[in-house]
Amino acid sequence: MVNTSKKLILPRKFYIRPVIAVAKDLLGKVLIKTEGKKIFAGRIVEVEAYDGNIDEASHSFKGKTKRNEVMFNLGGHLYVYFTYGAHFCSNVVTGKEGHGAAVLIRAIEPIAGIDYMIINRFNGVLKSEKELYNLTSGPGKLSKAFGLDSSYSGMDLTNSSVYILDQPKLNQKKIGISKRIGITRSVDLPWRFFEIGNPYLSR
DNA sequence: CCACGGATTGGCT
DNA sequence: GCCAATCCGTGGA
Repeated sequence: MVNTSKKLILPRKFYIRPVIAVAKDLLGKVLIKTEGKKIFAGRIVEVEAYDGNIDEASHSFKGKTKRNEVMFNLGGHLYVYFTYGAHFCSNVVTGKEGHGAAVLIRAIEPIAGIDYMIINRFNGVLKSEKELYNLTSGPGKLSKAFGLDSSYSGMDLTNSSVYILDQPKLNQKKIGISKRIGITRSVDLPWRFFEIGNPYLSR
């Protein structure tokens, strides 16, 4: 069972830092969502950083619009957006209010609520054990598994039913770094971070 | 008003 | 490995 003691919830100051530092430090932390009696939990194992001030791939690069306004909130808020006509992607806003930076959560290792995740993703039926590794191994997949959609965008991760638990810092040798996936601008920035060898990575 | 394209996924060749 | 699906915010006419 997951320890959900309040004192383990990451505090505001964790998020009010440069987006690259927050992205790396989120690896190994545990994302939690409660929904009535249901609890969803998983270790964050893959992330990407986006910073509208210098990064043309960021939604916030061209300034605030109705779609991306949550990305300009104070660090520690959840930014969920809809894309490709079908998928939601979940991000953690970082920095001071008005900055426009966030960390995209790209993959999670399920810890608790796996049966609920299977319901959300596959209507309750796992075709094979291998499908466990397909539950949360992508930004759209984990958002679906956790039941995160645009109604959650703007929530405060320090004071709501969605939050992140502190965990010991990952050994830096276990952190892999690469270019980001699926973008067409600022493609060479090495802003994707992941836990080397984890079987739940998106690729 | 309308055309464009996306921080993806899954099914088919 | 390739490509269609599918919505809606955004920007130009």
